Amino acid sequence: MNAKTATNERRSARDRLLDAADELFYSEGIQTVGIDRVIERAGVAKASLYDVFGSKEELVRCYLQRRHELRQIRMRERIALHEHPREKILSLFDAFAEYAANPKFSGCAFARAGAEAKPESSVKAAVDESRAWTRALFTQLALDAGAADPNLLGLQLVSLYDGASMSAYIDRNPQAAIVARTTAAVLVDAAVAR
Amino acid sequence: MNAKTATNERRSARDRLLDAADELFYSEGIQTVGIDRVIERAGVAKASLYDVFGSKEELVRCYLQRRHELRQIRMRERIALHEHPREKILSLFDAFAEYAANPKFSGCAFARAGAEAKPESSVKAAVDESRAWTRALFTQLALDAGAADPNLLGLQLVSLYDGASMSAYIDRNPQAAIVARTTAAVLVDAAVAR
DNA sequence: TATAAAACAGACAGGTCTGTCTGCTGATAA
DNA sequence: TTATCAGCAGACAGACCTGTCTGTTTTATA
Repeated sequence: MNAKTATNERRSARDRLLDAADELFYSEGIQTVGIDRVIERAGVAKASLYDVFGSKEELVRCYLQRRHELRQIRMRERIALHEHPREKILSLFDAFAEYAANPKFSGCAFARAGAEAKPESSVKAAVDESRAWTRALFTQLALDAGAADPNLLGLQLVSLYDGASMSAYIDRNPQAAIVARTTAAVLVDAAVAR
Repeated sequence: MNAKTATNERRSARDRLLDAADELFYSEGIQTVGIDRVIERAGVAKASLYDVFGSKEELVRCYLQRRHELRQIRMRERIALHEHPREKILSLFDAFAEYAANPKFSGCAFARAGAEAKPESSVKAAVDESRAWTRALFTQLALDAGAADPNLLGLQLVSLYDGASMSAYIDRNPQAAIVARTTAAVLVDAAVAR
């Protein structure tokens, strides 16, 4: 038997720190979770954290970057399942509804981080980058769908996404995501000249 | 001349504390602003703060409560200007667009506080109360407007409001509020059987 | 004017936070 | 075998936070 199986292999301090940061920062917020709790959950020495990341801010930035990359993959996979732009758009809301139904769902990591971050910080920059990517994706899909004003429809869809995310989290109302899907269909149909 | 004119009258410690809390908590967030900065801006002794409010949490709760009351007044005044439910609804989005154009606009105070607050705190309860009131208002207007499904339209309008608020703040995009107004019109018209 | 209430300044306690530092351990590779 | 290097434990510094306490001054009212 191999000494290191896939499941019990001891992963690098970096990976364990990112996993712990993801769980704690996402579920409880960045400001409220201290370094000590992250290293405790990761099972990593404090010195290792500062060797690898140099600061808490950089750890936060990397946590957001990894979330963003996973989100990009998730979204691209979803829209690849469909042929027509309208279906692609709605599939993103379906994916979101599934995601928001998870009991661990705690809203949009980027929206929450953006509300906590200082305007000039690298964390805020990471948030901006992710939001810009999402906005561009929706706008492109709106264009593909033949919307009369793709920029408008793109903004509308992003706002729907944001609003549903907030309601699902703060109001603990997972129905908000399903409502958003319904609303998206209305807006797409209204935006496409018929 | 009166020794105390309306402008230079020294207001109570309570009022000055609430003013300072409003400016600082709203613009910078609750967690990042310490008690010392609040009392410094208010020109009030720390002992006075704890005599009046007893804790930071209670100060935060009162700050949110006052915001909520002002918002209720603002919204009621707005919708009173119009006769038809459709116009009442859209006027709320007009008011929001004006509000979001203010350079000091920093998103929805309740959404931000809700993201920072712990689930069982009195602060979270204040947030929930305000959000429930807003949701009820939109749902009632949806009913008055003759929506086929007033609960659905109410949720849709609240989500629009939330989404626009988030985008206007995080993306520094005041246009989001105007987009929300346009979207609201589409949704109302789609929801009302014709 | 006398008295009570409100507000003042600011030191202090006790806790938490980020980040640094020292010295040790165990695995890998030359 | 020996050198290298990632990672370990945990004490420590220094800043900041909430909340308490003492004693003084101002203000309002009877």
